[in-house]
Amino acid sequence: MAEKQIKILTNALELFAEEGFHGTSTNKIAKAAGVSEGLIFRHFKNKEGLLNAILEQGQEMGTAYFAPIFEMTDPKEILSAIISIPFQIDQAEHKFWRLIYALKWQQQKYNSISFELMFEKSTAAFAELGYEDPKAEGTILEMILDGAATVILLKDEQYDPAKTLNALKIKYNLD
Amino acid sequence: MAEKQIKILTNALELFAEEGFHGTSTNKIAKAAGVSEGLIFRHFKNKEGLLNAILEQGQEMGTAYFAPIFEMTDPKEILSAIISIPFQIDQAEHKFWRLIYALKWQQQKYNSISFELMFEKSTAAFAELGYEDPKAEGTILEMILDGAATVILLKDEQYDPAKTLNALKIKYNLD
DNA sequence: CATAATAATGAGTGATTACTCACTTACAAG
DNA sequence: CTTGTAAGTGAGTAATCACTCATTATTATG
Repeated sequence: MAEKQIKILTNALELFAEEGFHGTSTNKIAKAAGVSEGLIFRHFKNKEGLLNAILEQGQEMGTAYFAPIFEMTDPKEILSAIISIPFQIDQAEHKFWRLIYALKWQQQKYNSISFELMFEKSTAAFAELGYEDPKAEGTILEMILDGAATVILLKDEQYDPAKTLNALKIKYNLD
Repeated sequence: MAEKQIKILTNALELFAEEGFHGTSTNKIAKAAGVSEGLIFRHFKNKEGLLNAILEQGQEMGTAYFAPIFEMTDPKEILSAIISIPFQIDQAEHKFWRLIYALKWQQQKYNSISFELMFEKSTAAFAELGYEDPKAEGTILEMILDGAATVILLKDEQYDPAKTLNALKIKYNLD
């Protein structure tokens, strides 16, 4: 991939994540990337193509998170791994996840990245551990993870991630 | 308030919630409301003024949710009431809350509606009930509520609200 | 009915939008 | 050196954007 192509992707990700897809003009992206506006359309066909390229690039990252969990068999290990996911988001991935979470409020089309298989896995783990209503537990876990990601992505400074994760693990007897 | 003014507010809320602030043109709002485009600017000065009017109108609704909780003194009653909040969102309020939650990903400016006092209240309640790390518990509760609202607002059909709320109350010994 | 104030219109504004295209540059292979 | 291919430019385009304004319709009050 050409150097300037990467610059476009990087700057577009940052701007889309911070100011939204519709709130970011291709002109602004080109200027931020130090590139002619025409180049965006040469490489990505149109603005939506640029967004899709960003999403595809990030998809690999997403599966890297999930893949090891599907190999696991011990229910406690599974739940512990799932709960830890949002607390592992680091600086490099921050912008991408923020884009993902912002997008799902706007276009159902981008509600794609599938956490669903993971929640089926968690429901099975809850069942194996003898929880009374494993499906409801799965839903609650989904809520917690979604909420945790939101707090982490939007107000990083105002809480103590280690303590929070620890309290969560205690709540599920995973410590 | 004039009839057409209400039509503008209603339709703008719906469009902003579904397609985002920047994704919705004033022309589209005017057509949806069956009104001339100029009228929007006569009543609300500019597009941002229209958004603010929608937010102000909804703010009262928000305080209606929270006000009774601040009167409560029994910690279990407090936590039970806080946990129930997102499960009480009905059809009429759905669009408004969806707008609120979508907005906070786009403009930090609109991260305003203050849940903070409520989480201080919950932290105090956890402390009174003898929880080991009340602050971490407060953060977790914040995450759960945020995640619950997200699930309720975005994928209403795919879960059983009564069962989920019940499982949550059991988790906190509030049933 | 007269008058004033407000509600509402719709054509028009410059700026910005996503996108095109003719053109130039860089570079690798024969 | 030539030639083909991909990378990159930047001026240009029609459409759309938020917003204005002169004008007309409606309503309330004395």
